[in-house]
Amino acid sequence: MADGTGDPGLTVKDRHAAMHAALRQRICLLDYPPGMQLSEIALANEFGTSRTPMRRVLARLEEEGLVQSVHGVGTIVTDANITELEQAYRLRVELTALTGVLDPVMPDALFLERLKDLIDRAGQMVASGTPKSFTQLDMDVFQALLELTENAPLRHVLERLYYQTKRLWLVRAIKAELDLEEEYRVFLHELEAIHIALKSGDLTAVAQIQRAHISMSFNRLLHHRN
Amino acid sequence: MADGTGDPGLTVKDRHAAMHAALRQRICLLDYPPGMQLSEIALANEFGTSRTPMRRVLARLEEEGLVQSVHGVGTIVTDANITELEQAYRLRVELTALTGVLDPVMPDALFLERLKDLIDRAGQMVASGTPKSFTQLDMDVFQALLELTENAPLRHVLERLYYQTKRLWLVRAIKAELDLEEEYRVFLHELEAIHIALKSGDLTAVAQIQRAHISMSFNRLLHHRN
DNA sequence: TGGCAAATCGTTGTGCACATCAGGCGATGA
DNA sequence: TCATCGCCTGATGTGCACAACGATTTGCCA
Repeated sequence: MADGTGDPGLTVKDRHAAMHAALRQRICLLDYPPGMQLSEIALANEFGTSRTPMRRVLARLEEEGLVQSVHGVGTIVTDANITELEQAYRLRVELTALTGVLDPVMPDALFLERLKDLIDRAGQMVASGTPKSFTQLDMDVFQALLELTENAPLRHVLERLYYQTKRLWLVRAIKAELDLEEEYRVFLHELEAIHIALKSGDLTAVAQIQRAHISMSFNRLLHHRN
Repeated sequence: MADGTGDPGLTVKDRHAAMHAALRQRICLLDYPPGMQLSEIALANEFGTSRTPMRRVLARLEEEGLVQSVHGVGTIVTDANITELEQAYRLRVELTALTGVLDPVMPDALFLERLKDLIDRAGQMVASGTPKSFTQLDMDVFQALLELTENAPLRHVLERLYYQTKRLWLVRAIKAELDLEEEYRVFLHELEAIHIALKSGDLTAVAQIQRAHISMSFNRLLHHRN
């Protein structure tokens, strides 16, 4: 109860999706750090339901590789180590490029407005940003740019890969193993480049810019492992 | 009971995976045709378990787009119409090409033996093959060729897309809307080409051959819609 | 005889009690 | 003192009874 998921005519699948999104958010923002044990009963109580629906949500998170349930032990948030996620990261790089090829959709003026707001937020981030607030902004940008393709399966897979790999950056950033100021500046520059490409209507260029930055971000993660 | 999933030290997840694979097989071989209503209780009884584990399996099948559960109505096998699956098919085409780029793995001699057996089966198929037996062979070939990449996320996504889109061909073939003999010959020719490319050690070529044939197969499906 | 409303039936969704399992803790004996 | 066995605790997995829901049927009334 008191979880914000009250029922204004919402169907059951919407409530499941809300719980899933909430838990995914907490895991990827490290509110639930790797290795933390989740309690089905506690989560069920928090969301005002019982174990049965909560177990369904946790099973989905397990399919997505964010938690792992072991009989008799518990449900543990998975570790985010770069060696196991390297394959997912490289696949994500290639799939991002495909957004400019498979069913790209030209955005409307409203979209450009939203992107402009996100760029403003990124500008403020350079001045005063925490790793967590930056990740939150990155998630919002990702969700927005995902609308540039209408290919539903592609969007589904990209979303899955994004949330699988995103924790890598945040873990490193919190441990101060990254040059945060440079990360912020590079991200701002990426958004500006995407904005320019969008105004020129070149969706392939938008996809390639994203691809390049995801690849470079991964390389920075690799090289900083001391 | 009497389902073949007896427990020789198998863990619980293995039994879930076995039930999932069995139902997926039945759906994709049209033993459970589109529109058919599945009974949770009947399936649970058949597999010697209760509704709770069966519902977990069905929920996963729903995530994969093979069934759809509606509260108060039932669990129905989804329709396999080409317009909704076109996006998935085109994504599958592109991802197949990636198997030659992301973590390709050179097969051993045993693999070539297995492939040779599959080619023999394909040869017999040309003489006396039913659409269903051909689909079964195609599944075996797919699973074998999937071993040519070690990228686990890529394999996972490809498997999902394969089983999402495979029913399209079988539906058309059963309705005799395809030139079956040509389909068999083309498939045999594809396997021979893959075999040649494998012997030369060119995994990129193997991926491109697959990509080309998947694309051509999709075009044949498109053009035959009268 | 036609139409509408209420009851009925079958299905999926939920809650709860119990089974099963893994790990830790302590008693016990060599 | 240490090793070992067994209990105990808390977790996930399972089975069952009931609630919620939608489609169909039935029966009543105009």
